[in-house]
Amino acid sequence: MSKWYPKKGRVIFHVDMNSFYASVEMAYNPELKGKPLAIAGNPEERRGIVVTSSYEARAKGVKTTMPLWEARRLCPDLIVMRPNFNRYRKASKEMFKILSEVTPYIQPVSIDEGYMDITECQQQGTPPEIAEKIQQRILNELDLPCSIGIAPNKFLAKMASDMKKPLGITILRKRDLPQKLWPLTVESMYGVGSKTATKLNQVNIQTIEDLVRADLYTLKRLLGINGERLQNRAKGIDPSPVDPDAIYEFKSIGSSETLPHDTTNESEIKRLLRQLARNVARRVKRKQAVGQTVQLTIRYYNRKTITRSLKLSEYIETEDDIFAISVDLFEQNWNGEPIRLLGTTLQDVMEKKDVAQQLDLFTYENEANKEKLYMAIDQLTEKYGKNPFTNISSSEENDQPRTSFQKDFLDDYFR
DNA sequence: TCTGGGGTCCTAGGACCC
DNA sequence: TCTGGGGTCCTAGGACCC
Repeated sequence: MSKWYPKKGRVIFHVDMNSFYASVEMAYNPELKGKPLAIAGNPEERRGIVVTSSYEARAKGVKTTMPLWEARRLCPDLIVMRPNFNRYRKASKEMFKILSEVTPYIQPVSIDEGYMDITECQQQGTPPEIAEKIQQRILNELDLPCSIGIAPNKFLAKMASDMKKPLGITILRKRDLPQKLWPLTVESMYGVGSKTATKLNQVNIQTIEDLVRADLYTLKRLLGINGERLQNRAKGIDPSPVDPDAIYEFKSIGSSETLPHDTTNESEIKRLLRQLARNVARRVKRKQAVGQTVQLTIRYYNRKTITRSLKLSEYIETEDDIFAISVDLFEQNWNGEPIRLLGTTLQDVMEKKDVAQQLDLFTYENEANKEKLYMAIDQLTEKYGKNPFTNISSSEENDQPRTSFQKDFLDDYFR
């Protein structure tokens, strides 16, 4: 009986900037081009790690998240720079502006990558032509290389953009999967990390093709609901839409910092907690937001990490409130051992305007429920010839109203 | 001589309620 | 007389991503 709709294929792009931070630095200072360059958190600190590196550095074995001392050992002439986030944010903005001239259906997923749904853009050319134009504009106008994946959904587009770097354009159609996708290892799949890969390998699933052919119940036992989702993706199924609003629906705002040296010094700890609360409050304010839960993270000298959180009855936003609660959480949960890192996160975050709306909705729902209850009482009264509530409430002193709403109602009713 | 900082989503247990 | 089944909320931890 239901109407049959023809299945409409989508065309999704995944645009992925190549070694973004390093490329921005090279665009800014062309003398760096062709040299092994690494962007690292804190080059002077022993705890600095490589955030991004140029292809010249990667050729020597330098990898993201590698400790800096190790990268320098592999590549003695490595040029190391601290990140210039403002520079990267500006470049990112300009990159997304170019994308937005093709379609408004863009979902940024991080500073250097995003999805586009160009299904409705056919009058601008074929998908490869559109991709080529985007890639050339980003290269000519911003001096930055990117790779673009073209596919019928987000997962395949993401996998496609990974297949050719730098400056690649890769089309991944359903019929290409056995040749192009299935021979890859499960670990190279987006959504499969080292833990999941180990689990899969233990039941003899090595390639994406093995995952496609695996027994669904085995996968569900092994990985829960994620097992089914991963198998669907491996088969090329991913219905998730390109969601331009996703970036506005942030849920938490946090700040964390690894100390220069492990410490048990309480004044040093309090000073850091104050700084973290200040960072969080500043970003909360910039987003015109409030939050309801404060989470404290403590990482000890041995990397053992605990989180402790407290959900409040009211929304908070100020540095002082965030600080006070994080200090409470700290004092109640610190075991006295040396601390490596502290983090403070505000969760259940929403924009102030939405808090007001939520309250409106709440009162509205109460009113709607009240209407329903009135109707139910009318029906019961008709059926039994009397109002059943009157009996219950007047004959049994200890009878507690069952919900807060009924309490409201009864209060009203007996006023 | 080890492994930063920003996030999201999922799971699982306990408290509590009906 | 010793005990069901469902639901929600809160909390903690883990996996993953860039």
